[in-house]
Amino acid sequence: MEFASILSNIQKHISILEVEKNHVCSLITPRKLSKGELVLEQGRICNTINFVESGTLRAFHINKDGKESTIMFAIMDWWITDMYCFLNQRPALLNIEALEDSMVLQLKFAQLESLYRDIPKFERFFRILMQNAYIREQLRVLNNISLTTEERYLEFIQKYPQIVQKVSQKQIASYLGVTPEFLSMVKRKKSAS
Amino acid sequence: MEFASILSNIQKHISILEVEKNHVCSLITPRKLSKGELVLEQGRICNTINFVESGTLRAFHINKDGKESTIMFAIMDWWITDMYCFLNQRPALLNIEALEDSMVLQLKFAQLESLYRDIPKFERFFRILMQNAYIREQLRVLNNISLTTEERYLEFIQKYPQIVQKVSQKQIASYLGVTPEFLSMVKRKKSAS
DNA sequence: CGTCTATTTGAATGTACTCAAAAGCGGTGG
DNA sequence: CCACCGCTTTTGAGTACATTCAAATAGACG
Repeated sequence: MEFASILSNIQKHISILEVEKNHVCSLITPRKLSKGELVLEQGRICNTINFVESGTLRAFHINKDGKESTIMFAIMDWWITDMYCFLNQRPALLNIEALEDSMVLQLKFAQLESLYRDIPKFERFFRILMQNAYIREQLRVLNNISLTTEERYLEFIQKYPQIVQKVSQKQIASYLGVTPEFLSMVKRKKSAS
Repeated sequence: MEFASILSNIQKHISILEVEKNHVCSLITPRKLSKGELVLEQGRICNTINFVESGTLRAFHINKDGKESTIMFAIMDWWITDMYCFLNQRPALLNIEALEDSMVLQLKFAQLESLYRDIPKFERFFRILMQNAYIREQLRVLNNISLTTEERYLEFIQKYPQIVQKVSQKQIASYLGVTPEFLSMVKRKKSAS
């Protein structure tokens, strides 16, 4: 079946009929991304929510001094967008780039709304998705304000081993909120101990 | 009407019939809290999600060294719980305390599930609630990893002026992830400049 | 009034950043 | 296949940010 990956993701939380599968698939636009390509660029309207069929993506913000902060990584079977700007159809705060050749399945805002209207149980699906995302971010906040850099680094590589393989040290540093130089030093001290 | 505050909160996002209002109200348990009282204690199963009718609450974690980290504050018209432990019915990571005499309206986990089953549009309501919570936490992560302590403090007092009035400096420091001594110094420097 | 906690202040220490330079690594073109 | 380029990673010195500990002051509350 076409778009089997996203249907299987959906069926982790709700059960859907054959006719509903077809309906969902009819709304999806697949998009191939080359390494380094941006799906979303800071300042542009965020039109789509993206399901990662294959590859690796990174969402990050660049501040006025040019400093990058990584908000999230997404690999196979994850959803990624600039949620605030997607839902409010505002200029994006985030860039989203492909870290390697990737394939995403896109839903436009209006299509998601029509999906809620036509198949109400998708409210449930996205409720669960948002719930998990909230819990994840809240735990990350707790880590940020209560753990040392070394502890946060260790937790990151233990929690997301598949991501660690795909991204640079520099990007992990910008996810943890430290400089690459400092992360390098933390790792040296750790291996010395 | 009884529980008018929570009905009005719900009607910010979905419209509900009179009969549905009655149904919701029948599921609610109001609970009066005295200043200092805990609604939830770390290690106990988190049974309820709490809507704040009046007063101020704080959710915080205490680590093995006894250090407190504040996850969130909640005032009138906010929802608060340890979401992960509530949804999974696990021992709580968080304490939730009343910072002043407060009144909360509680929903038990099984009651929320029955609500989803009986009135599916509550899936939509909580989808929107979770969505907003996710966006808020993600923005807080971005602030944590990209801004200075002074910038985060200024943003906090500007974003949540009603909360600032109710909570101590020490609690704000534990929300920002710095020591009270350091926050005090930041404020002094700021007023000097 | 006295007690308890929060807040402020300061000194000493540790954590993290900046800047600069060297070393490592991957990709590209000749 | 090798040489070169650009970027990442490492290393180090100097500086700034943040913590710890201790003590003084100020506020809140019974």
